[in-house]
Amino acid sequence: MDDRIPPHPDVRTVPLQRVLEALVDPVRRSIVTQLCDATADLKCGGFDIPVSNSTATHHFRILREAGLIRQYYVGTSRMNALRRDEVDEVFPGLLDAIVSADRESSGTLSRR
Amino acid sequence: MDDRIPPHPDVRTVPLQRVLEALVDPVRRSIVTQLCDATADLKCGGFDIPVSNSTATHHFRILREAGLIRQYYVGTSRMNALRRDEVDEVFPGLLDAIVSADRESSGTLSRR
DNA sequence: CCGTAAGTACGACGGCTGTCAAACTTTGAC
DNA sequence: GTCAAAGTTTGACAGCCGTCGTACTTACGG
Repeated sequence: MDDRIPPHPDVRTVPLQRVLEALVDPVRRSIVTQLCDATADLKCGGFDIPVSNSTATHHFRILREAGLIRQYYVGTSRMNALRRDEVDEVFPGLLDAIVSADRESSGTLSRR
Repeated sequence: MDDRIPPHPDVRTVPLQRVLEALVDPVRRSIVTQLCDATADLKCGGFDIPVSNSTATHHFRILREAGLIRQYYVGTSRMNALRRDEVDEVFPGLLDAIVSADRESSGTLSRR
């Protein structure tokens, strides 16, 4: 009964500030990059990130509220999809520039 | 005698992380945008930013250490130049994407 | 030589943010 | 019906970061 699919913002209403705050964290940037490189949507547990489960949940929420990812349930798994087209339309070139630069520089995720 | 011109990093050695941390702050992003729109280099006092003098100094330092600006003295004024070409070479499309998005969204600098 | 203009350096302080562990919820499988 | 799998929620806590005022430095101008 309970559609516990959290609300997704319209990307056009998301301030640049929020998008950058989302992408400045190495873990979140890694999530976006992995989504970008994946051929299909990924469940939360399917990412290679060096943080606890609850911290991961936090990061996914930030990304969702920044309009960068779309989340939906499949059984007990929460799937994550990159909202590439929508983001590209509102912030042209941004995702590409950051993800491209991220691929080169982050062999391993530098833990602060 | 004292060349109190602080050291500038080679942009190729600057991690993406540092660049994004520099650009995530609204004040610093505004500085970069103003430099981008200006026809000549600007002295520190020549920017329209809503912070105190000492805070401004701090922001300029962050930008310099991120390889985004070059600073040099002219008399008692410290001039600031955007290192556009160098940054573009290492992080293609990044400056353009962020500055473009910033121009649209930040009529006034939203103070947190 | 003295004053003023332009910034810098130095603490100090408050708030935000990333992190975790522990308890809870919900779904699917047997 | 019961159990395990997958995440979420809720505090709590530490560290960083932006901010400011004050004191200091340096250089130009009269």
